[in-house]
Amino acid sequence: MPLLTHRPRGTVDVLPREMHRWHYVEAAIRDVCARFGFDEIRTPLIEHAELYVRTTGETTDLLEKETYTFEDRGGRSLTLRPEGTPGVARAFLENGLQNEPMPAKFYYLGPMFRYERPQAGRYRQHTQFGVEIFGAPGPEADLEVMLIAVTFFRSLGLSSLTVHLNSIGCPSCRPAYRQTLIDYYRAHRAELCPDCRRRLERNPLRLLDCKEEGCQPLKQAAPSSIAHLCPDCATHFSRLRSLLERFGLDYTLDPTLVRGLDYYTRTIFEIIYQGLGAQGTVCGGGRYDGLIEAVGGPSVAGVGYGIGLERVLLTLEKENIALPPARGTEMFLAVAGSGAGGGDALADRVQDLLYDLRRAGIAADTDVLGRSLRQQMRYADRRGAKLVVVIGPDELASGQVKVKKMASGEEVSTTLADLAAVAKSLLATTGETDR
RNA sequence: GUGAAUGUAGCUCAAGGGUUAGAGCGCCGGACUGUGGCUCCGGAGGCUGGGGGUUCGAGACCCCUCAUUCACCCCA
Repeated sequence: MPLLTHRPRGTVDVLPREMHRWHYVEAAIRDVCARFGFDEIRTPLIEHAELYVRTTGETTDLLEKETYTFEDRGGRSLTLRPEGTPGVARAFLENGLQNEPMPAKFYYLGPMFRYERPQAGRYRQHTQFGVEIFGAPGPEADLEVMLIAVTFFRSLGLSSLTVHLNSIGCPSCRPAYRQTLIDYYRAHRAELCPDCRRRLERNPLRLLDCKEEGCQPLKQAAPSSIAHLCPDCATHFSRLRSLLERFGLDYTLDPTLVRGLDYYTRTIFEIIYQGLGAQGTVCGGGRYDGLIEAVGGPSVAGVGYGIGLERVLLTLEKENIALPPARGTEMFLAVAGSGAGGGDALADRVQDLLYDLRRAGIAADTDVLGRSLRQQMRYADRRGAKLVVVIGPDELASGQVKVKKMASGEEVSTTLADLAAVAKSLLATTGETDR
């Protein structure tokens, strides 16, 4: 449909009236990251397609069918970033950040692009908040990453989230486990769903999160990766678990939890909200100790997560969590008698006053359409103005004005000279929830 | 990529195959140019998602297409 007036599939317009929700969540992110010692990093929305092939993995669904990849005018194959981690890893190496004090702790915030069928909580352009720690191989880093996510959710008032945890081992123990899994499933090949039969050779770990009814009994009895960890991985995992318990961080051990990206090692986790329907994963992450090497760098450990902000906003809605309202108009200057005796002198004076208020730090506005006082009051009300002051020939002459508190209708007398100061003190005492 | 449901005004929805497609809310204006919320009155706003077909006649029925929503797959 060649409609000029339609946005591309799977994208959203964030309208002015809902923007304060985004700003609030973004402020919460910056605050929690500062407290945990993470610095923001901004990487391009486009990267060389090869970067994702080398990191995310060529045989993952994400790369096989979900990326926006195109050739630019110079013949380069570029990909619109489908996730944040590879770009951060690339920037880390390219800028020599491994020479700065370790560990390196970053966060990022911005749009990701995946060509998928949109549905509840799933978009072709969505916004992710992610963190990465490079150069910290111990389980304390895993803890820190999980803790910052949970702290972020709690700061928004979200508590009904469940943390799912698993460990999928490392290059020294995973191949053997993988083979054990293949052997197990091969013996039951006939009972598997067609999807699983296809995935068996290619990516056997994926069979563990099959949702097909018939595969459930097999899945329950399947050998778990946790039982096949090498000593190092097992120690890492048990230490992490005791740390989590020490912090009272509830989690569910989920041996069927696997991730769709190739670079994960050892710890993987998801944070899930039940009320979102099928797309309930609000945060997904884990450890990726081989990632930096995959990009061509030295061996540097990594751990992090991505949080889908659209899903977080959706969760806040479902949980009926009220966010502070937008700042809005704080003081509206209504012009009286402009048609009659006012003239340019009045208009000029109103403009002066308006700019004075704005310079004083007050969100002030006035009427520029020459409307009746009644219309101006109505407009101020609709715009949510907290205070209104009427300025006309009388006020100019006497220097006396009345500031009206819109929520209560109460009026406070003052002088034109003190207007900004009085407005400020009134705003300070006017509760946010008055309206 | 697969399956299902739904597309009518900015939003939520009416209109049993039959005049000029309506209502509520919202928007703009008037009653009301020195005070908002209430009330009354008026106005703007529609290629009924798009294309084809059936019919004397289609918003409605059929086909295609596009979009939205939900689910699968996968993920945040």
